[in-house]
This record gives sequence, C-alpha cells and structure tokens, in this order.
Amino acid sequence: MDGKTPDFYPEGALVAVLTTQPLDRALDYRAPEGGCFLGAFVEVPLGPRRVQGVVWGPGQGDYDLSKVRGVSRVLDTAPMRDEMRSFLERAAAYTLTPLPAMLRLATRAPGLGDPPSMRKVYRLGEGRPDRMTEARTRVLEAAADLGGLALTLGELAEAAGVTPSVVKGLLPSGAILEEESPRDSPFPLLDPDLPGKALTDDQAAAAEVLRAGQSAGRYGTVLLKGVTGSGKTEVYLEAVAACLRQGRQALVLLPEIALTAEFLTRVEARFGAKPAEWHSGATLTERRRVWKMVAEGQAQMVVGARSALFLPFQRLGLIVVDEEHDGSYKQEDGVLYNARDMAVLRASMLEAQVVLASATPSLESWANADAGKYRRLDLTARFGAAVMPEMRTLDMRDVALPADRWISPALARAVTVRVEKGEQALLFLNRRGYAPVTLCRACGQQVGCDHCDARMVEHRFLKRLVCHQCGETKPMPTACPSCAAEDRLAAVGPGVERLAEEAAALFPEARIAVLSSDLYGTARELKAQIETIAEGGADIIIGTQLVAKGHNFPLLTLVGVIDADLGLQGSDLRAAERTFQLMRQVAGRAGRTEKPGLALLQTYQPDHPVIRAILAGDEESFWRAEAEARRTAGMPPYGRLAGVILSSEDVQKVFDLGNHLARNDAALRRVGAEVFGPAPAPIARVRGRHRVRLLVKAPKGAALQGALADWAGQVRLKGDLRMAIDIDPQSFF
DNA sequence: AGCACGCCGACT
DNA sequence: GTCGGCGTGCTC
Repeated sequence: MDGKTPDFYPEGALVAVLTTQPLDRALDYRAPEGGCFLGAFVEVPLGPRRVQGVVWGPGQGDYDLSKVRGVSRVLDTAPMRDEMRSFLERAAAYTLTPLPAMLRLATRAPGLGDPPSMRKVYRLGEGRPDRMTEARTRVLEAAADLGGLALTLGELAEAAGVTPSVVKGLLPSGAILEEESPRDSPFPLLDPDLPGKALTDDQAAAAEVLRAGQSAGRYGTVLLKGVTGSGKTEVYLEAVAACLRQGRQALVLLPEIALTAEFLTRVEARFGAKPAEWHSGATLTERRRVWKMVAEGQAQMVVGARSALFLPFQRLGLIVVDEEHDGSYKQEDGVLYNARDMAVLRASMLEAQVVLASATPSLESWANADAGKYRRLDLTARFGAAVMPEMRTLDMRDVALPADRWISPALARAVTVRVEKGEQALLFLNRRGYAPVTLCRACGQQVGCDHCDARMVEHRFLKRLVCHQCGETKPMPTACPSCAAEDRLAAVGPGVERLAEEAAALFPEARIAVLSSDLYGTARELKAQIETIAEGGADIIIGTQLVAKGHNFPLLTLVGVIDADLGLQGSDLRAAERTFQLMRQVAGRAGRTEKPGLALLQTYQPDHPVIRAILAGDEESFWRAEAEARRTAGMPPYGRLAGVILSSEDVQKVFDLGNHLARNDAALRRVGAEVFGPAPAPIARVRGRHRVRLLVKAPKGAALQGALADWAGQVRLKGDLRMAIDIDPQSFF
C-alpha cells in the first residue's frame, strides 16, 4: 500500500463501503468484530435490506456518527486487490460510468457470500475389511492408483468398475475414508514446456518477439496481424507459455461466438489441459468456480468473452484480444465499454503485455501501431501469399437498371457461364446493419446533409430524408442534387428475398440457396445448410455478411458483390473499414481450390479509394486512405467522439431534452467540443422506448469526460427519461 | 435497486 | 371520506 491508506481496519473503525447499489458514492460503516481488510467483500445493511459491497477506503466521516451502522459480515473471499479497485475507478472515469455499475461487473460471481460449498469425497485409508471380495479389491486398487487423490463416490465406483454400494461398504473398516472437500476445485495445471506445434520461420520469429516482451515484465502492446491460417493462435499461445513460466496468469479474450470447443482443444494440445472458461452460457457453479480459482491463482489461464476482463486475477501477466477488430468487444447495453481498450488499460496498470490479434485490425489499432504506440508483427500466410481471386469493378453508372433490379447484365452473364460449367456463384449483399442509403444511380453520389458531412438516409415512415448525425430532415428530392438527373435516386439495397426473386427470374434453371442468419432458428441448422451448399447443393448462393465468416466453398468460383458502395460515404467511417474487411473476406471465398476465382464488384464509385484499395489488394493503402479521411474529418482515432443516448417512452420529451442539451453546450465549447443532434439513435426504439442521440466531437487532446460530466450534469432527469453516455461509440452514423 | 413517503383522481 | 396511482427522495 502507499502508506496513506491503511489496509486493515480494526473493529469499530469507520470504513467507506462501495455497494453495487446505484448510489453515487461509498457509504460509511463501522468495521465489524475482528476488523476487516481494505478491499474486503462485505455485506452491509442498507435501509431494510442487506447488500454486498467492497471496503473502498477509510470512512469519510461526514455523516452523523450516531446513524452509522456496522458491517454485517465479511464474506469468505479474498479481498479485492488495490490494482482492481484502481482499474475499476479509472475505467469508470473513462467511460463515465457510475462506480457501482462498474463494481457490478467485477462481482458477477454467484454465491459470493455463501460458505464454500462442500461435497463428500473418498480416498484410500489405512484399514482393511474383514472379508475381501473381488469388487472390494478393485476399489482399493483403484484408490491406491490415485495416490492421495480423492474422488466423488460415483467417480471412484466408476474407476473401479463397481457400484457405489461397494465403496460405501468399505467405509466402516476404514479402508476407504470419506471426507468433505470444497466443491470449487483448482483447475488442472498447464504445462508451458510441452512441445508446441512446429512453427514456420516467421511464426517462430513472431513468437520470439512476444516471448521477449513477456520476459521484460513491463507493459507493452503488440498488434499481431495475420490472415486465417497464418498461425496467429499458435504464435500467441507461445506468449501465454512465457507468461505461465513466469508464474503469472494469462487471459485470452475471444468474441462470444468464437468461444468454441475447438479452441479449447487447441489449448489442451499445447498445454496438456484445458483452461478455465468464462462466458455467458456457463452455469452458476462453473462461473463460481472460475471466479474463485482465478482469485486464488488456481486458474493459470482463462479463455473468455469480454466480461472476463473483470475477473479478480491475482497476478495477471498477459491479455490476448483475439479478433480485436470484432464489434462484439464493445458492450452496447448497460455499462458501455470497449473490452479491447479496457484490456490495454488494465494491462498498463499491471505491467502486463497485451496482444491484439486480427487479420483485419481496426483502424484504431492500426493507427496506434503506425504511431509507434504498439509494436506490430505481421504473419504471412502459411501456404504462400493468400490466393486472391481476380477482382474487377462493374461501373453501375453506365447501367440503366430499372428501380427494382440490382443484377447488372455483365454480372448476370458471368453467373450464367459459371452455372453452365457446374460451378457456384455467390451473390453478396453488403447490407445488414446499414440504414437504407439513398443514392443517385446516374452519378453514384449519396444525398448528403446540408449541415454536416453525413449522408442522409430515407425514413420510410416520414417519406423524408433524415440525417442521422444532426437530425436534419428534408423531403425526398426528385432530381439528384449532384448531377441533376431526374428520377434516378433510389434507396440502395434490396433484401435477400428481393434479390432471390430477381435471381430466380434471371436464372430459371439454377438452384438458388439463400443464406441469412435471420432465416435459420439455430446455428446448427445454418451450419448444416452451409455444408449442403458447400458439397454442391446449390448453383447460386445469395447471402449477407455471414457468408464472409470462415466457410469454405470449394466449387465457388465467382463472387458478385451487389452493393459494394454501401457504407463508403459520409461520416460512417467505420463502415468503410467494415466494407473493406468484408470485401476481402468474401473475395477470399472464391477460387480456393485449383479453379481460379473471379470477384465482380458492382459499384457506383469505382474511383473511391476504398474500392481501389480492395482491387489492388493493398491493405496498407486502404488504411492510409482511411486514416487520412478520418484525420481530415477530425474523427477517431484523430479526434474524440462521444454519444449521448436519451430515452423515454415519450418521443416529445426525449427530443425536448436533446434540444435543451444541444442549446446549452457551454461546458463542451470550453474544451473545443461541438455537439450534433439530437437525431434518432441507430436503434431508434427499444422495448417501446424512443431513443435519441447527440454526438459530441472533440479534438484529440480535449478533456472530454470532464466536460461531458459538467454538461450532462446540468439537467435532472425526470420521469422515465434516461441518459447513457457512450465514449468512443462503435457506430456513428 | 428497492422501499417509503406524499399528493391528486374514482370508488365502496 | 379513503384506496391507490406512481413521481420523488433516501439509504451510512
């Protein structure tokens, strides 16, 4: 400790206890009989209830001493470490989250206050029964084989191949002993010195850099870039091995969907045992065991979803964020935090290493590496350079398609050729997750807002165009504002169903399969469908971004991207990033086998830097172009952004509050920030509540959080009005 | 978060 | 008259 804050409080001393109740500060209590440690998990009376909390420091002493109550009891759990308390405080300050809500993330352990759950276990004793039988001999042999290890009744009986009653029969003589043992048992030891997979030269070199970084025992972040099949996992598992050798714990974060048995098997192959697992699907008992064992240092490695970041590690030495670009690292409800950024924060406070792994890094991470803040390691594909198909654009400005048709004649011809040869074609829609963009089918321009540089989207209900950044609306123009062409404006993007109809009409002979996650109830059904298609069960596949995720279609030789433009223009800079990643992944589907692939991108903007970078297969030039666009616009990571989401059942009230805040923005102006909106939030209605968003844009170095707190603090929320502040929002269109 | 207190409409 | 609607405020 730093000497100023005592770490033990004797009975009767005033302590500040932070509870998980949504109060805005810690409350004073008196330390219980036997005293308590700083960081202790305690139960305290609050009004008529008893709630859980953590001893956060000495009491403030500003409350009527006669009203101060005592801590009810200290829970049987190791105190929260200083490091964890500071981490929560800094994370709360960064995300403008009330500390109690942050604390809740760190106390998601079921039955924290319960006494350790016990179970009966059985092991070999000294005694011998009067009468031996064959079954009894087998039990004693099985027990002897285990050494001192104790098993449950069922396990021991099974190991000996007898019924449980045989084991019970050996108790009176003392040949088998019955004992109580805590149910939360340590995780099996991982052995970092087992031989790993043979690494290629450049994998070995990358692994060596990570090992060296780990041995340095200081904070450092490495961006590990490598396509699927380049051996990223094997490489970062070597960093895990180095971390385990230091006697420190390792955490591997994966996007929720990537948490699979397959990954655990790979860890087992490397270290001889499975790691602890932390995810939303785990049972209460499993979660509790993981939480306790992590706290006691009896779980060396945890593989988990983003919330694993808040586990009570005793000596964390490494955090790997796999697929670091994945949007699911950003929690979008409750506490709004980005697990990737919080991982870096936590590691920097612990002198731990961070590995951000991705085939297609986020621009933020790319820029940090570019600026020298992160070290960058590139893995080349194991089997030569990734075989990219030939890619060409189809300039849609020359194609006079009727308003309800999306497949250009050139694309249709290419599809026909493939189908006749018995090969497969994929028609890809770049659509899910985007608002319906209105663009001119003569010049390719999207209709922009007059007040800011965002594009406008069609609001079908109002029959007007709405700017999702500042909320400005205007009627649908009949002529294009850029090229004045009449009646060529169209809301881009058919649904998969519309496209399937069009394809059925164009290719009456072909078997068409539609792949969309909405169409399948379960992941298993979807997987089965994908397998059928991969084996040749369809000639034409119509799909959205889910086909881009890691499936192999050996017969696929043509990819037609229907709407390559979506998300390229306007303020949704992240959309360009996603478009690039998706195009690359989708194009990678084609021609994986001997047959050469062809990717055709229908676009109204063939000269757009992103489209050109995709065609050139030059990732670095894409990132540079993208970085430049954001720098010019003052957008992240070259500027700061925060979203303020207001919600209520009453639309009028949310907009009134939004307008009030937008008008009274002095606190923001002081730090050079400006506010846009109010506009309908990306998800405009949730469970009957209307959501409205203000966007705050600030220069890079601005003290944004403080200004936001002052600004937001000037209103008191009445009724069902709610306000949530989203620092570094993921989507900002 | 809960739970109590309190100030205005439609009921036995 | 009062039962109960939920808006407002408090919990060490």
